[in-house]
Amino acid sequence: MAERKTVEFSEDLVVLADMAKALGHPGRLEILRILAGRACICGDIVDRMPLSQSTVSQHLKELKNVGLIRGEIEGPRICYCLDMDAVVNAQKGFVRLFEGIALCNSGGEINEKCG
Amino acid sequence: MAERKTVEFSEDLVVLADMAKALGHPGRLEILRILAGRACICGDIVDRMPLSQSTVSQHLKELKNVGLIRGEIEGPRICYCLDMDAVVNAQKGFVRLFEGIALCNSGGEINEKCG
DNA sequence: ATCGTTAATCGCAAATTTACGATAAGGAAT
DNA sequence: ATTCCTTATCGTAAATTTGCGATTAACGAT
Repeated sequence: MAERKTVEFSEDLVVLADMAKALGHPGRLEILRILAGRACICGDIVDRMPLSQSTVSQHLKELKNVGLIRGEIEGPRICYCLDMDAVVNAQKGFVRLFEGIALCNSGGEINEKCG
Repeated sequence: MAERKTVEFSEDLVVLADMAKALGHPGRLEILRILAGRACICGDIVDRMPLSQSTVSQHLKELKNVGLIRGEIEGPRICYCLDMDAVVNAQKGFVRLFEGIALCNSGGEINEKCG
């Protein structure tokens, strides 16, 4: 057990949930914030984070896995940067999510029943 | 180890990360989608989900913990509904996150360096 | 060829998450 | 009082996540 039953849910939900999960750690949000300022050498990111090199490397990997960042080899080091296409796409996903919620609730019906 | 080092990060990031984590499961997104349609008896939610009653109950608890939903006792059953204030607040958090990222990148500086 | 630097990966430990069935707790109805 | 229905909680199991130190791999420089 404990295996995620992702199969049972629509692909849209699974994709958005994966993205949300990637954002679900303050360290990873901090990395995105750092990279929003400018593209960065891995070591610079580590220096600014209260986590060890190996742990930061893992977080970078997860952000890479959902496509939010890319790493490019630059001599002996790696330059990380945001993938703005992916960021905008993720943004759209969340906008749609919240818009969908807000739309269905515009009638104020819920507050009557449960508020 | 493995304890989350939330203390080391700014409160804003921790709060947003907690919210993202709550959204980081397709089942919980599905619950929000269901409740966006209308307030719902717990049993009705369970009926629409490919998960057991106890598992759904746990997911409801997590959504309650971050404040996105509320449950109100209604005789022998519980009526769940979105807390629209919390939803809007969460939405604002994500909007700020993505706006912050987009703003810093408006110069196109990143694409030159890493893209 | 060797050395130093950089970052990914390995190995491990602990905590958390996911999931389920079983049980408990609460109210409604008989 | 007993029974039924509903939902939360408990107990358990497995997977995943988080974190670190140590090692490895890859590159530049000497």
